[in-house]
Amino acid sequence: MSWIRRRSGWTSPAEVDLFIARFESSAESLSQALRAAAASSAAAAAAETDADTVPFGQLQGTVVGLRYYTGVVNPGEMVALVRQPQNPYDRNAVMVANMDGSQVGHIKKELAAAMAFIMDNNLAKVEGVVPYRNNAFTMPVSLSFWGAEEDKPAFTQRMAQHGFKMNSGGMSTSNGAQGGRPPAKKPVTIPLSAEELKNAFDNLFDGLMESKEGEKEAAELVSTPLLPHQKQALSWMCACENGSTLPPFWEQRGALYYNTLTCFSAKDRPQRVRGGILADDMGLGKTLTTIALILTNFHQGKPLPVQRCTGESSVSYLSARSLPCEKPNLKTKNILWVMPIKQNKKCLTIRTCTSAQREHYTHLCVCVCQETTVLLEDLDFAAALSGSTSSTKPKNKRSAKKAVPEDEELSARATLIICPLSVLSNWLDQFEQHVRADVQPNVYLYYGPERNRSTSFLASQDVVLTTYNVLAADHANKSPLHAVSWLRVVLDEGHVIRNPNTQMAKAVLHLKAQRRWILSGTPIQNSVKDMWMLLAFLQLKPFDIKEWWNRVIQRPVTQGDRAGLLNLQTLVRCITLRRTKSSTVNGRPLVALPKKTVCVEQVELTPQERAEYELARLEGQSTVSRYVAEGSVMSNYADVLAILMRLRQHCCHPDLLAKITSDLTGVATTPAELRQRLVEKLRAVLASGSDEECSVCLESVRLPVITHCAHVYCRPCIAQVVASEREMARCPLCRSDLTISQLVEVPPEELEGEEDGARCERWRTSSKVEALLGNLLRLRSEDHSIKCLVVSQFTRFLSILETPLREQGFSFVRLDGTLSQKRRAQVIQDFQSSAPDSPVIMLLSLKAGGVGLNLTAASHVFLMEPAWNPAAEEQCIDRCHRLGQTRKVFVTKFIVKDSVEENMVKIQRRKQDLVEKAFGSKNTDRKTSRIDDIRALMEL
DNA sequence: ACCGCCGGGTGCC
DNA sequence: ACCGCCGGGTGCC
Repeated sequence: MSWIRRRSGWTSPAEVDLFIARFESSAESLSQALRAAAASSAAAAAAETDADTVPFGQLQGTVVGLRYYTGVVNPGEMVALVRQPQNPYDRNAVMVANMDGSQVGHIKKELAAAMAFIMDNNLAKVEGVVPYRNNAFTMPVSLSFWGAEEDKPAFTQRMAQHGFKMNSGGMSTSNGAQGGRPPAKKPVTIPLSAEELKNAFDNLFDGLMESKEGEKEAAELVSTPLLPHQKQALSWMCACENGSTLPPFWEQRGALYYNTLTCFSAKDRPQRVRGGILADDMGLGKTLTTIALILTNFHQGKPLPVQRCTGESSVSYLSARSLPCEKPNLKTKNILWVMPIKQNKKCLTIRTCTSAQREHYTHLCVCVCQETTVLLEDLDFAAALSGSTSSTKPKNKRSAKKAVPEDEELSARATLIICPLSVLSNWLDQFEQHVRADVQPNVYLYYGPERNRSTSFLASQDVVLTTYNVLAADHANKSPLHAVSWLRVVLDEGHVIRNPNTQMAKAVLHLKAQRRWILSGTPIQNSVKDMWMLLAFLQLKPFDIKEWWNRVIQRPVTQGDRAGLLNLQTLVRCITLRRTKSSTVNGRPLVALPKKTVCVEQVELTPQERAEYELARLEGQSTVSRYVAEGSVMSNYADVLAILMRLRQHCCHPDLLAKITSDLTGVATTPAELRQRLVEKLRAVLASGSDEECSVCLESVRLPVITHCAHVYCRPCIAQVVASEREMARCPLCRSDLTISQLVEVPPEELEGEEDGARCERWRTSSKVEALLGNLLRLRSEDHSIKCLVVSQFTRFLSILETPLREQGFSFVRLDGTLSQKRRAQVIQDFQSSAPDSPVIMLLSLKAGGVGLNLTAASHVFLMEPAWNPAAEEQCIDRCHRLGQTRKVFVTKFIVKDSVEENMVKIQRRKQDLVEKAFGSKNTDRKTSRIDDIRALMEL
């Protein structure tokens, strides 16, 4: 995996491509190769977090061979440096390329010889800026070197061997635009403090509403009236799709387009992405707005032509505004494709139809032509419709010329929506719910083994809906989804693909589309880094290439450069619309959500429970304090988690504790014992809900395995990491040594056996169970119609709760991660139903169902125990406290008094304040604070 | 490239 | 002439 630094033997396919490209002199593949090389080398070099990257110094070099290449460079422009180990004249060759990947020249050979070693061994990352141009044959280039502190001596020595000495002073972290001539004026700026940076970053997505456009009505196909903020979003989205404004930081200068950050200039107009990020808070109706967009903005503000499914002979136009005549009295066949018809856009309509549809168009056109005079002027339109190439009128030159380059663009009809599995059914429901009953856009669910893989079929749909996993799986193996030119691709919950190294991310980037949207309630989760994937998907030039992103935004921002942050803010502002529940439109709140009341209910343990708890606590305390004293907390993290887990389980119910309680503190004497202990740790970690996401693929872990440092991954994912590293594989999360043989998984039969074991036991209650029952019974006596969510991270706790609920005659459903998609949809539908015999309680696993899950039928939420991640709790609450909720929402958090749970709550709060989002802090700080957390938890 | 370098032509002044 | 000097050819890696 490329984020783990390679020290030797580094080869990438891109190098081979570069070689081929060079000698076939294919500009297209060169530029592709450069992209690949830039992306992969940047990824490799960025393996160390940017906080660890320090400037090594600067050097003035020479670019030679300019006259052999076409790449043009402006004064101050940034250039890319790419190794060319296959160059037949010099294995040390270093190519210089400008922003669109055109080769500019080579680094002069003496310097290249020094740089080749540095670059091949990843001792440093090199960046170039051309300060000025002197002649047609060579030009100067100012090279800056960056790398890990510990590599600096080796780097300096190596350069010195070749007779190069660094200028250490005054490395500009931002672009070279202002640093024109060699003695660049060094602007005196105070770097942002970590605190300022964190604040600025947290607020990055705030206030992006401002005065974005007006409002736009949805097409008539949309049956649900849009709220004002949704009309604004629709208006903004249509403007984004139809407009052709330049991307941020580009300006027109004469005949050229100039990028003010990189100083690159291009002859061709850089396309601003036709799309953006809709980052509205959860519950503001991103799905509805997107459906409205699909139906409303097929092309240039015309609605999507949609098949009517009525058998009536009367034809009502789906949008009268888009038609030249209001309501022609037509008698046609019962199925009719209605296309927006407008003189100057007629080509568009023709190109969008299949041959079967063309029949209908022809039919329509003939009817229209017979009955109205308006369209009679459109003879070439009519001719085109009927498939005739000749025309009674000479072809309009402009439209004829236009039709050719737009040909491919016009062939696109379908919108591809990619979402997490958990919201798939929501999309289908919403299409059903928000589209007029008498029309039926073709929405195809591309999912399951029977999915139709025909490209032409998919391309002819109005909407194709699929999941990230299906897309990634297909991508590996001639994907039909990648063969279609989509009109529009929508990534729902787009933040799930923040790691560009994943298969999902790669699959998403390879989709072909004219318009691209990201929907996300939380567009950035942790760091600026996450932004890149979004920009790459949106193809926001030039930041879709990682090198430019890293140089111009990411590194400057992480190193506290104010200009960098400002640029990032501008960038985000240009492509994002975000409103929160507390935003206002014209002074009024967007949506009036009912009040939410959160209260903590303290639970007292019975004397017997308390005695058992104290026993476990003292035992755990002695173990952990030993680790603290030894300084071995982190390497024994799994043990620590397991100890905490046992305490947390004590707080909920004694039967949650694993029955096999081999001494965690003892020393394993046999491999079998060691294995057994790791199995327990894995089970504990999985059950804790603390880290069920695999950090490699970012999906919920499948085939979970645990490393001895207690990090959980999918087995195939971590196997890939190990395989790609051959020697010295390291845990991607904590960089501990890692081998395949140390990975441990839960034997499947044990999972089964455990369930059975739990069920066989005679049921007993616990203080927490009683606390919950008390609340549920009280509520039922007050109001029969109240529905409740009962949330726990421990699915076994949910199982335990089933017994008393059944005894008390509550009708309930259960939603956890084990449900199939079909079953899950059924459960949600049952629970949401207002039928008198519908379930009143849902037992909900905290990690079941991602965001977007709609459980507004419930108005009371019981959180059975605190979670490590308060955001997970919030998300859970938001499943019922969201648009569509009519009752006041009450949230009850059960916390056992004088227990690890109380300590967890304290740490939760502190985490939220400090650790979670503080980036730019050193690893050691984070580690220290984690150890501090553990001490606090164990009351040490 | 208004350079540097190479190598062939040339050779008192 | 095993040099110096001249001037044309030439020029990325």
